[in-house]
Amino acid sequence: MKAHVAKTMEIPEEEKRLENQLCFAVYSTAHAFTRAYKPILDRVGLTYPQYLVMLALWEKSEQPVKAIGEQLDLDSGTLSPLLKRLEQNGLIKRTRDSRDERQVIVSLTDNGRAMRSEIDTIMGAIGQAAGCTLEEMKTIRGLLKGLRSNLTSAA
Amino acid sequence: MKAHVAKTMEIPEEEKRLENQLCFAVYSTAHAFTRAYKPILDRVGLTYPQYLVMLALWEKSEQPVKAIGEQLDLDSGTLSPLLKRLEQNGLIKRTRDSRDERQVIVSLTDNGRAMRSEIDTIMGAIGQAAGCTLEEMKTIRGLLKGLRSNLTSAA
DNA sequence: CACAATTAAATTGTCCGCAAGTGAATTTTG
DNA sequence: CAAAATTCACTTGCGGACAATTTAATTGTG
Repeated sequence: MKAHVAKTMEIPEEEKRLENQLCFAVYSTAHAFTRAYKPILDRVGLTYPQYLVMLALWEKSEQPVKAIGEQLDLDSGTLSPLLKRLEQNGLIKRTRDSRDERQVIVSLTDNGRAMRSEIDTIMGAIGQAAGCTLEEMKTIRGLLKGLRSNLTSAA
Repeated sequence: MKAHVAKTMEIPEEEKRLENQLCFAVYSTAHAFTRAYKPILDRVGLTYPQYLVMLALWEKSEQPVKAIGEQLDLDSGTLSPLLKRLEQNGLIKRTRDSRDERQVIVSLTDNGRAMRSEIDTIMGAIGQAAGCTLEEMKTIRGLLKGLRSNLTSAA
């Protein structure tokens, strides 16, 4: 007689196809976003991840690397070289915190601050491309946030 | 009097925050998936993009590079080195098509074919981690597919 | 048939993303 | 207070992504 083993729910064959993977839907949509942003961001000289960092800094113009990493869920191995590029392009400044010399404070330069005026153009264009209402966007965003938090806490 | 210019809908300030960007929700969920897959895929020696290629090959075990690229929406610049690694690991074989010498046909080796038996374990674990029903997954998948197709056709 | 245009894959160069390790500064503890 | 543990950022190394270029093969057209 069968013991009380964990029910390994049989996965229907159709659900195993690449096209039906939720992970792939997320993966390929992320790439589609990056490509959609490319021509717009090229004009202001930002890559997509750099744009995300700028969004964080436009909200709070002076933050340690760590704080930026927490918002974007990226580590310093990714951020250090990226921030160096933003600095070389004159958009940010990096200074050691005198109260805690371990920390590097990232802050906007005037150029970096000025670039915020592009935000309406950029978001407008992407909104057009995405072709969905604010309401719809909010729905998907909510579902993804739940999914993300499940995936993260599972680890 | 105002002319009939395209209505540039004012974007509410709150919608400009990093945390409220749909693109960021997709971006960070994609990373969360990769991280969730990592410990599972490590055991079978695959990276996440390599796993996606294997999914495509488990559906159709012999395909030109081009066809794989179309399914994954990746170009040869990404696939060529990735496929070389899969070949070195003994999971696939690459052979020039004799009917069209430009094409390289990718096919599964016995080892590659055998690895398909891991699919239930892998998908089961991820299903657990994602923590949502097949129904929910189907909903998000559908929404993302629509979004992706909008973003792509806008280019 | 010949030559131009197209197609497939690979390569090169740049930028992420992340694991692992380093070094310096700070905090915790015995 | 001194040694140990922790924290922060940087670096290195590897594997994607992708634009742009290269090479070879095929197709289309005059």
